[in-house]
Amino acid sequence: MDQTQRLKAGSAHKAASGRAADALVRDIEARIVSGALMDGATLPPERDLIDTFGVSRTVVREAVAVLASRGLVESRPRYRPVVRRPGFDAALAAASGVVGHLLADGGGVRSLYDTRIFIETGLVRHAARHARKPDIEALRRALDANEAAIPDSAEFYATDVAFHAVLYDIPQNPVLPAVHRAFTAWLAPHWTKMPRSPERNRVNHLRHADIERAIRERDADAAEAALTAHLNAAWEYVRGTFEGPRR
Amino acid sequence: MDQTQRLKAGSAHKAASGRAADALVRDIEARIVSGALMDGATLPPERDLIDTFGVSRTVVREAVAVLASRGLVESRPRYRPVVRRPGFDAALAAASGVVGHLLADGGGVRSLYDTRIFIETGLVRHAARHARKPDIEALRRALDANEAAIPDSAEFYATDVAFHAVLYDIPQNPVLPAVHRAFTAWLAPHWTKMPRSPERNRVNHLRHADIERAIRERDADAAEAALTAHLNAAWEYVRGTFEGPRR
DNA sequence: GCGCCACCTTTGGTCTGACTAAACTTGTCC
DNA sequence: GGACAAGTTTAGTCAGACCAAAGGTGGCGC
Repeated sequence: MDQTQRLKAGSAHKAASGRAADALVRDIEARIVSGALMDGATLPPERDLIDTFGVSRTVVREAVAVLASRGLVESRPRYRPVVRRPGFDAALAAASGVVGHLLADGGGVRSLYDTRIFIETGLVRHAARHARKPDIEALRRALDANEAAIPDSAEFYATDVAFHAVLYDIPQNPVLPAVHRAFTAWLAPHWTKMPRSPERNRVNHLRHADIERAIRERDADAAEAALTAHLNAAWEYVRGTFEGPRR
Repeated sequence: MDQTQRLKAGSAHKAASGRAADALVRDIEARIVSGALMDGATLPPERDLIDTFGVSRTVVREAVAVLASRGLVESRPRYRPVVRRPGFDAALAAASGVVGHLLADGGGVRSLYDTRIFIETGLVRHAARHARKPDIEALRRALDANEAAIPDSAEFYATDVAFHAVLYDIPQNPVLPAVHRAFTAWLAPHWTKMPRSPERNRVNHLRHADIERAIRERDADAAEAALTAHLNAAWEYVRGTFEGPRR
């Protein structure tokens, strides 16, 4: 029994948390996941939400702000918020604000980079044992694209990412590609600051080729060794992007 | 001393995104990570923030709501928000709202569970090769506690989680324990709905013992085999927690 | 003197109404 | 038919108000 009930059209709000905005968030959340608000559609105008849910504009705006910070809607400053159906990407995007701070010091970067090595180690082992023919072909294509891009460092970076992305796709688990995108997004600032050159690119391409060959030959240990050698070598370059100005 | 100087800070905010609340979020965020607002401290009252930052209450409330949804502050309905220094846990907590929806269907659970298997596979391999003596002792202690708890299913669950937690600790990467906590939090609803019995517990303990032995004997392949057998068997029980009412 | 309860103050949650500026829509003119 | 101008929405923000719950304070009874 609540004191001042929201007697309006609002359905099952108030009870849960005592905070109307939270209830609204849950309500809109539900409409998004249920498909009532479809991906890509714009949210109704704030004034409409006001009388749809029977709450004040304050509450509506608070709710929308929270939804935006959770990645369920995308809200550019003066435009209508756009609904984004949540995926594992949205989940990781929600985390990225905090991660940004953790990356402020080298320790955070190292932890994240180690995590990436850890995961990709598992990925190449998995690939060596379970990759099917189309996977290996995709890997081959990515490798060729990588080779072709050696002279162009910007292009090389893109094909580099794409090559690793193939590894994340092989297990056919939607969480993993999302993790990869999160990694690249988080580490990109360091990656782009890294010195690059066709020679470096050539070395990296050769490492990729080692990985591809080991996977093709179904040699999990060799694949793991090639991968760790590749990423550990790359770390030396990543480290330079924040240790220089710091030490 | 800066009632009138507020203009300067105001313009600094405005420049970034056009939205005052976003700027406020960044500002408070910075104060938290810099330590100006210490972990566990309460946020100043909203009215104080109003004239500290020279914005209206609307903006302040919106900012606090966003901070709360990001896990930087903890805000219970009628209490003062409490500052929480962000860690990798906070990052994953921020994601959990979205993850909740992804777990609504079995596919999401399966994806997450597969991810867990994938990671723990890597963990036991890592442990078999790199665990130091104290790690192995910790694993042993966790295993003993697990055995002692066989008669008590609730206690067994706790020791089960603790056993796996040791695996996540061994690489000494702060990201991994956070991931483990996230996994257990997300999968707990299913886990607790699972039928449990001393017989089941005994089987699980034996699997844990297999894992521990393989790690102690530095046999990565055996450790991986024991782990996958353990988790795949457990999956059959997890599946029952949502396939029953669904099919 | 000590603990408990009523009272007052503070503060979070919400609402109303208003204003501005940017986006969207419409209509007009060349 | 397309570019430009005026009108209409609407997000962003502010100010002021009210309520109810949390927290502190003093007096009362024991």
